Amino acid sequence: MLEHAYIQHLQQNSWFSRLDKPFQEFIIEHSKKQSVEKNTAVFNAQDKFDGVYGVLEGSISLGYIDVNGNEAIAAIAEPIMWFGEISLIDKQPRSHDAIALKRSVVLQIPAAPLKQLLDQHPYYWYYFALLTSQKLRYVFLEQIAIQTQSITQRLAQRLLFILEGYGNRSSIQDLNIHISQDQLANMLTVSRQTVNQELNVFEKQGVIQLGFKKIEVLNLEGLRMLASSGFFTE
Amino acid sequence: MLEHAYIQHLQQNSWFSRLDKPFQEFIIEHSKKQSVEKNTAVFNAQDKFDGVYGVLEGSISLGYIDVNGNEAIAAIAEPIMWFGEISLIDKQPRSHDAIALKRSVVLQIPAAPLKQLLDQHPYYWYYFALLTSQKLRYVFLEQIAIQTQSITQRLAQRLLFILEGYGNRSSIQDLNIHISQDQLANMLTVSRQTVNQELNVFEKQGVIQLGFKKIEVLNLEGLRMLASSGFFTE
DNA sequence: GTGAAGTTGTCATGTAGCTGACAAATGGAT
DNA sequence: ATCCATTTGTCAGCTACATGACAACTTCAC
Repeated sequence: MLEHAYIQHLQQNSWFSRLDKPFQEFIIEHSKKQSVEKNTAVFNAQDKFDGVYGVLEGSISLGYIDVNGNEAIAAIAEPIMWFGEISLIDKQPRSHDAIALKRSVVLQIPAAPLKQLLDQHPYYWYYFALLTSQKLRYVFLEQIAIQTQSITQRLAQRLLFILEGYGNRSSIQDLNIHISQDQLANMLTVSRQTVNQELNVFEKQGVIQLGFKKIEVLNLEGLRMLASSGFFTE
Repeated sequence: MLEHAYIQHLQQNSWFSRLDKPFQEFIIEHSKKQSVEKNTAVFNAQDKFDGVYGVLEGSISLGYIDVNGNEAIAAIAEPIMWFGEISLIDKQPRSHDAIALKRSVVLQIPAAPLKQLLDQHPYYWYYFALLTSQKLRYVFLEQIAIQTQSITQRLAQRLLFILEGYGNRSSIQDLNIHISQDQLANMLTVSRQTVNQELNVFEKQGVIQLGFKKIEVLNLEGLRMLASSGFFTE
């Protein structure tokens, strides 16, 4: 059973809050809290499905490390985002690694009771369709951005996505982004140096304030301007 | 009601073939065949949901044309692929344009009867979860490829994806790809000239045969080699 | 409090791939 | 059979971005 504080936190997640009461209660009752040390995996690519996860604290990198050690980060999951549902649906092994970037706490909805629940309430599949379609939308946006936007725009947009939890958060509560420039660069498919340069420009424009592994957004509207046009004017 | 030839064609689609009989019959009975002229839209971004579509003939570009006229192509749907299900699930407007690249025939599962069916058989939501998760897997692969693979590898991989219909076709039947180098370049986020150069290398290696708006794959294994390692050796 | 590991800021250098341009080939329209 | 629009092949020049390198700073473990 989950602590009250976490339950409150969950309610702010747009997916969770849309679930019907019994499903919400099921999750609160059956899911297991897990601590994950930094740099350890929640699961690895090719693992078989063991449950759907939600991030309660910390951040989990969803990506892939190939044979040459090249790291590709598709997204970074933070509170409160859900991941790992693809393997539930298509019954195939994990498509990517889920690795904690720092000490984190995740919520696991274990495979067995979840499957049982879905057998009893087939309508609940709708919610998983909803979860994947939400992700697909973001991915489409990103694909289009890569093809048509400047790095400046994509960086600004990505910062906004992170603040919104990729559509998982019903509102932006916290203007601090805890992420290294290196990770950010990975997500945008550009070099760390390039991201650093762009971020410094943003900072000079007063849109953000840089810290150690931290970006504080000072001017949300300014960031939105940069995302849509690539330019910032007072 | 659909012609027998098309129904046979549908059966080769891995999603359709997995549907239970009543759902298959529902689609055959209720869906409407539509002809789409070249360069006309099946739907546009921001349109409201009017149905889920399958491609019977031709090819439909799933992408987006922004205000500056920049075109971004996320994928090209060919027989027999399904698209347009995201708006069904999340009830939001279309996330992208669907535009015929040539004279095409699409199958529309109209919104109203489909919604009614889903109300009666909530379990069928599972199938739409399956459809989106299938797409998410491919998108993840592509995201990772962009970050870690050379253009040579990504091009080879993309050709393979097209042959497989992005997981929609249970087997590769046809080794001809009908697409312009320009469209291919768009999908890979590189310039037409670069794609042209790479394709010519592939041709010299005897892996493909280039034609006018056509690529014929001569050596499937060779293409797989290029996709995984970036090199081709006899 | 100290050391080690990781992160940030900023160079200088190299190059992959973009842009623009144009001729030749192709196919569809009439 | 001819014309026009589109696609392909190829080149030269440029530049945005990657790479590598290193010093300064921050954090954390011990």
